Parts: sequence; C-alpha cells; structure tokens
Amino acid sequence: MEKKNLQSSSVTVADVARHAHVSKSTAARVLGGYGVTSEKVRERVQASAKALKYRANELARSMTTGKSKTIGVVVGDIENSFFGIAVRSITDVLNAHGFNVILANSDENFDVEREAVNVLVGKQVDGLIVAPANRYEIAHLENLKSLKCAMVLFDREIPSLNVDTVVSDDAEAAANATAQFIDAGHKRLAFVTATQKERRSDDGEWLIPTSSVGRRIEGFLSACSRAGLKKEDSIVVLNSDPDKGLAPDISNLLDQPERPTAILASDSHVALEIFKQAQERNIELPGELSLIAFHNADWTEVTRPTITVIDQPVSEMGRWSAEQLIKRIEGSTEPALSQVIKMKIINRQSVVPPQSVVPPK
Amino acid sequence: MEKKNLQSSSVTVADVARHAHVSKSTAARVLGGYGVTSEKVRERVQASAKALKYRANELARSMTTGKSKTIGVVVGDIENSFFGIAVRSITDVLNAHGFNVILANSDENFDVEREAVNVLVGKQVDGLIVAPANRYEIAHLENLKSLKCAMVLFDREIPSLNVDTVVSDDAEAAANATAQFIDAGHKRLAFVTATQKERRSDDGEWLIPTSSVGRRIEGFLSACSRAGLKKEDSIVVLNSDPDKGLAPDISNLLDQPERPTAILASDSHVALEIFKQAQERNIELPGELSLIAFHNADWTEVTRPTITVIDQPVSEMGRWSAEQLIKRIEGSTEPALSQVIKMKIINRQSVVPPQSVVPPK
DNA sequence: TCTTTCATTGAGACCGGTCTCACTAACGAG
DNA sequence: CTCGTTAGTGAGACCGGTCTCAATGAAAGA
Repeated sequence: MEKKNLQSSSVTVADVARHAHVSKSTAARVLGGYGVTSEKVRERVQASAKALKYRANELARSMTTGKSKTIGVVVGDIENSFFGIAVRSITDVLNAHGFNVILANSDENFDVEREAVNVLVGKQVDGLIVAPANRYEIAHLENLKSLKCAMVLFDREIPSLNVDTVVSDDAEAAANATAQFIDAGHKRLAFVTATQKERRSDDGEWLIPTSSVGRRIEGFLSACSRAGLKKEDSIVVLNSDPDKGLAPDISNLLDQPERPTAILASDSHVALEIFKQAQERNIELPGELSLIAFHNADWTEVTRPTITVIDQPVSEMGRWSAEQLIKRIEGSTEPALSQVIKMKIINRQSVVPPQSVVPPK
Repeated sequence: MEKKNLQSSSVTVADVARHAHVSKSTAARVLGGYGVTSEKVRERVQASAKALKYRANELARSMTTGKSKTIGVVVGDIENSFFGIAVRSITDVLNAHGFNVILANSDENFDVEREAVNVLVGKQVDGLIVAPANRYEIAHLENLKSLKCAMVLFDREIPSLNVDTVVSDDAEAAANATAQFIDAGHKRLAFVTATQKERRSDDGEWLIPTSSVGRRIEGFLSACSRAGLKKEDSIVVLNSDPDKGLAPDISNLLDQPERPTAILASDSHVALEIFKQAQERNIELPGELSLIAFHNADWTEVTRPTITVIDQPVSEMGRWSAEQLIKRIEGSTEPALSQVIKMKIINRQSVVPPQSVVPPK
C-alpha cells in the first residue's frame, strides 16, 4: 500500500511472490505451472496474482525456454484469396496447437522475402512456412538449416533445399486442362500468368521464378507439343511490365489478328481480367473464346458462362503444411517429405469447341 | 577452434566479443548500433560478427527495451477479402515503420477474440488493431487501457471505450442506397447480413453485436420509415443458424410469396449468394430484383448485370488505423480520434424500377 | 610538466521469466 | 531413536541483449 506507486508498469512474478509472502521461485512454479507446490501455497499465489492482475510476460518466458510458440508465415500477397484461404487454414491448425502466426507479405519480391525471413528468425520463431517467390534464390532459406528453425515450403518447391514441401500437381493439372482444350478442337492456345520472367540462365533461356507457375507452363507446353501444336500456336503470356500490371499484356493477346481460341489462366485474378476484357471487346464466351482458370474462386459460378476451373485444395495444403511443421518442431527427423495434392477440374460452361469448327445453328 | 563444439546453437554478443577480443559491452554497442565506438573496434567486431554468422536475438532485445516492434491485428476472418485488403494495407504501413504483425482471426466470436487479445498482450505487442466482434463485450479491451499497449479499433466502433477508431459511414451509406431503391419505386425492401442477432438486452430488444452491421441496419430502417414504408415491407434478414450458414435464410427470403423487389447486401459474400440463388430460381436481375452490395468486390463488374456497389475505402481505413497506432506508440496523447471515412455508391446495372411498375416493352 | 577534458572501453546490474540445486521438515522404516 | 526418503521451498544462476557508471589513456591547455 505504501510502495508500488508506479503507475501501471507490469506486475512480475516477484511482485506476486512478495504479495503472497513466498519466494520468487515458488510463485514462478505456481504461475508457470511447473514443479511441485502445496495446495495451500498455490491458492495463495493465485489469489495474489488475481489481485495484482498479473500477466505472464511471454517474451521473458520464451527467452529462457527457447520456444517462442510463434510461427512466421511468408506469402506472396494476403490480398489474393488463394493466400487468404491458405493463411486461414494455417493459423487455424497452429492456433489449435498453441502457436501464433506472424504474417509477412513478400509481394513476390525476393528481397522483401529475404528481409522478412531474417526478421522472423531474429524474432526467434519456432518455424516458418514460406511460399518462396523465387526458386533460384535460396541462400536465405539454406541458411536456416543450420539454425533450430523448422521450415515448410508452401505451394512452391525447391528440390535442392531438401525440405518439407506441399504443392499441387501443377504440371499435370495444366496438361489435363490443355488436353481438354485440344480434345475440343482448339488449335491455338494461350497460357496467361501475372508472373514475370527473369534473368537469363547460363544457357540463355528465360526462367520462371515462381515454381508453381513454371510447372504449369511446362504442363501446358508439353500437352501442346504432345498434340503436335506448332510452337507459335502455344502462346505463353507473362507480365511484361510489373508497373502496368497484366492488363496491357492481355489486351495485346486479345487484339492480335490471330488470337487464341482458348486460354488457360494461371489464377482467378488473371481469369477475371481476361473475362472483363473479352466482354469489353464483345468476344463471346465460350463460343469465340474458351477459358479455364486455376483456383475455384467463388464468383466463377455466377458469371455467364460459368467458368470451368481447376480446383486447388488450398485449405488442405495449408493444413498439411502447418501439421508437418508442428511435427518437425516436436522433433520429427524423418527425411524431408514432398506432398503433392491432386487438383481436379470442375467442368462448367466455359469450354466448347472453337466457333470456326462449329457450324452456326 | 578448440572450444565451441556446440553444434549450431545461436551465436551471442558475448561470443562475438570474445572472438573480437573486446568486452561484451563494446561488442553490444557495435552490434546494437548505440553508444560510441572507435572506427577500428567497430570494424573488428563487425568482421567477427560476420565470421561467426551472428544474428541478434530480437526477443532479448525486446526484453530490455520494452519494445517488441510487433503489433497484433485481430480481424473477423482473413479469408474475407475485406479483411484481406485491410490486413495488407495495415502490414504495409507497419512494416515500413519497422513493425511486424501477428495476425489473429476471431471468427467473429467474442471468446476467441478475448483469448487472442490476451495472448497478444502476453507477447508484449506494442499495439493492437482490433475489429471487435461484439460491441457489448468490451471488458477485455477496457483492461488494456491500464497497460502500455496502444490500440485502434478498425471498422467497428465502441464509443464508451474512448479509443482511436476508424469506421466508414455505414448508416449514411445504407440510407443512401436504400433511398436509391425507394426513389426507383421499390416498396418492399430487404437488408441481408450474415451476422446473427444476440441475447435480448434489458428492454427486450434483439441486439446486433457487430457495430458496422448494426449501423447499416439503422440506416436502412430509418430510410425506409422516412419514406413511409410499412414495417413489414422493410425486411431485415439475419443469420438464423450459424451452422447452416446464410443460404437457407436467403432461400426463405426469395421463396416467400411476396418477396422483396430490392435487396441491400451487407457484404460481397452475401451478394454473391443472393445472385446465385436468384439465378437458380430464374429471378431476373435487375428486372425482378434490384441489388446493391457493400464492398466493391472485383467480380461485381463482370456479372450480368454488373452490380451497383457501395465502395468501402478499405485500404484507406487500414492505412489510417496503422498510422494512428504508430502515433500513439510514439507517444501521442491527443484525445481519442474517431475517423469516419465516407463510402460512395458506384452505380452500375443492378438497380432499376421494380418490374411491376415498368410496363414491358 | 601537471592538470583537465574527452573519447573510448569494461564491469556488472537489469529485464522477467525458468530451472538447478541445496536445504528443511515430516514421515515411515528398521 | 536414528536414518533415508520425499514433498515443499528458497537462493541464485541463467537466457541475450541494453544501459549506467566508473576507469583508462591520450590529447590539450596552463
């Protein structure tokens, strides 16, 4: 009553101990829930804690235990519903196991990602779930292996890292969707993504930094060549100028004299932009343009036509990554797992044979 | 070379100091970037730090400084694009100022929210941005006022808390949208939200826990009564069974013999469900049913008809909340601000006079 | 040459918990 | 009655940083 005129600054174990007339050690045992204490003392300490409105300082706790009960999650862009759903399922699983999530957006920029990873490691996260923006820039992730920080890659693989990874079967799904176009009679196809290509590799080729997109392109191209399509009839549209966004590239694609009759969109944002621009140009869907989109976005069921999509089991991927991370944190030492979750095509109305081969009724 | 056979456990200032042949204090000064050090020593310490791959332990740093450089953000559901955008803009601002974000989903459940807030405070966050799920349950937030933890309310106000708050002008915008329906000749209107009503208050009335939704309903009802609409012609549809979701409630609404001719949807999810169910029932939009939705979701531009929306400046709200929080953390003591950000209606094609008053051409 | 000043450094307390270890008292066994 | 065992407690080191304060030594002024 005469002491403690400090305004509000936090109440510590020592304060509670003093109030309950026990040693700091004993109060800590009660409040920390470890060791042994007598019934009598326990009640007394708890009463004091309540009276003083004691709150444990988790930072101090983490300092000594070495466990922060915090996980870093690094995604491309939380605004994107793909990552929104992923983060949701990840946090649900982690929270259920007593972990909290520090969220970081890489903006699909490698430098931002590296910085984010460093900060998170500095904050002593127990683990990381990362959707790496660039499969060719992996030094910052490689460094983690020497630390006690668990890691799971989400949606994008980096085989050389040899670390737990969950992806969907991007190449196969893209190939299947492409085959569906080809089976319907399409001869000029495009794959459209908002990803940019990057620095030439040693052998002079352009590289796709985002592994999932890269694999989709592989699938698309292999299905095209398997069907004997000419190279110039299997168009891959990338983002040519990040400042302007993808819209100009889609304009170019739709305005070219021999525009494709079928497009595979790498995500729902891309599909929406294609849909919008087709409407503006009075390009009739699906008659003049067939469309398949990755990601079963909610709105793809209400457009006319409804849109055939490749449904990514995002929640399942999120859940797997979180559960696997927890296993690692709990000490699992099994060899790195690579989980591939199958996608399935949901057939709706946006794929039909190209107009030219269908005689008008 | 003879010591330090510890496998990988972290390198500390003391280790660096030893390696550089200086005291712990001096090494700490260099690595922490405070105090004064000579050029020579600085270089030597930095070289040692690099050689040993030193990484600062931010937890330890936070312990002594009392600043964790971490902010807790509690939203209803990150899967919802409204919150997705909000979190994005919040993290952008905070990251730019050196803060990290711990994300928590309340699922619009008060108990979850309270628990989340407690955990975050335990983790010594420097501040909190909260979208409180229940404006009548505020004890957990009131407690924070005695702590050194800054707070800003996002999208939902609790006047009695007297804390910085950013909201949009929900009542006014709802009233304007409703007036637009009425001006077009509609006489039977509905407001639809996924929120549930809750425990009767003392005077026997049902309460809407989500402040923003509550204010929208107020605006809707006051515009209705101002226009002289009968009470039974101003329908408010709430979620009657959280387990089943809102779909059955929308079914009921659309299947009733005298269904409304215009609906105001409280968010884009609700609007999508209404749109979908109207399509299933061959209810023609906008002829048989006019629709206005809160939130300018990307897909509202590609449906047929395109949907008139109330555009919420979500990013601006997010930015404001983050900037205001930073001001508080930096010590601002100005009286609590209440920022109201105006929404504006984006007129598209989904509002027309009701079919019965328009003679078919 | 002696004192003063200032820049630089080192020693050690501290943050708020956890945890090891020693100590006490009570109990049952021999 | 003495000894070993054990439940319960307290003292104090420790985690990895920050920060205060005193000590050192060289340069500058007298």
